[in-house]
Amino acid sequence: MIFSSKAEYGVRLMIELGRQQPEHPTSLKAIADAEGLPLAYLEQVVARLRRAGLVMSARGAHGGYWLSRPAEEISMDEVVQALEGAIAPMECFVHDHTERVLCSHMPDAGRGCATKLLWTRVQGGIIRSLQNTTLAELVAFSERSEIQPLPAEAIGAAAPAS
Amino acid sequence: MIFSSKAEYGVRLMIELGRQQPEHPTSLKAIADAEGLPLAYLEQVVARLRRAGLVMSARGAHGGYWLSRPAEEISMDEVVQALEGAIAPMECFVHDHTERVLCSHMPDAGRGCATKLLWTRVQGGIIRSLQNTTLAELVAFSERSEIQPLPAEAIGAAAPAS
DNA sequence: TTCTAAACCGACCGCCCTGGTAGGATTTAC
DNA sequence: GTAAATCCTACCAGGGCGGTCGGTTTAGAA
Repeated sequence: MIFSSKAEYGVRLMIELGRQQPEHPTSLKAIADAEGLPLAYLEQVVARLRRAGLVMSARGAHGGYWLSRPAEEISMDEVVQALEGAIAPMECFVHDHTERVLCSHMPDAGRGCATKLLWTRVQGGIIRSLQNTTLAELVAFSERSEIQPLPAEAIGAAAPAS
Repeated sequence: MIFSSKAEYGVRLMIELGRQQPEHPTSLKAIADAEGLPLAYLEQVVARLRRAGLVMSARGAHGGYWLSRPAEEISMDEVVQALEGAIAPMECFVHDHTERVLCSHMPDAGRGCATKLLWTRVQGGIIRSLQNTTLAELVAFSERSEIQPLPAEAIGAAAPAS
């Protein structure tokens, strides 16, 4: 349970928007119905995406949301970051934005913090796998897998563990 | 805040044990004092490491804990997994252990779940960065950085993002 | 043989965050 | 002017997390 459901819902929302032709706004209600998600909660989720400039919106009747850029140019790094805030494997990463790798738990000691070395690597692993995936890829995957149950080798690109 | 503090405390505990010569048991109290961590809570943390077979223990006076294997042979993958449970970027990963990539949120639909493709890649990124780090590395890092404030290039090995 | 230091065990508990709801205000097409 | 939609803020219940407490058992030492 590393990421919250905001990330799950938000990514699904982005995929759904990626499947529509742009400039034709899609209402939240349509997405909520299609994905079986609570509308009122989706409002909060999409607000983060809007504030991050990933989607645009039109108010009033027949209003809705659409991607502000083509899906090929949207890396999932941006999406997840907008939804979850900074990608941090450990609490001390959220503050302490110096590039010096010091453990925030003992800031006075001047000792390098060995755990932070580990978490920095993990953070790198997460961010890289997110950066290497575009929204367009996920959209294509969702459309492909509607026809056939599953390609199953399509997971690659980041070489699954073990 | 992806990992809980159990991971932080447990990793620090393992590093501390790695700095001692083996077969000489170290008491939890010594570690708690050295790291400034609550002893009673550390007990719960170390219990997980013991159940996972990563540390061994001796009861009674002058008892304590030690690594069950040399630090070079302990990958941080095992350590974090013992402390945190399965490494799962999303809730649906915890159950649903089939190798088929189906979205557990709509198990009947038979559609491949595009979000799961993303989370699988993220999971791979995390696990790989953990597997590529040994406890011995962290021990060496912690001993080196006791002398000098920081090497700062030593973070590499998993090529930090951007 | 009693004292003491340690590992072990299980129950408990407050706080905060997550996921979600409620109710409204505002905008716009028809 | 009415309906459909975005937008905004406050609120709330539940659960997990970090932590405490009290006690039992084991084993070395005086």
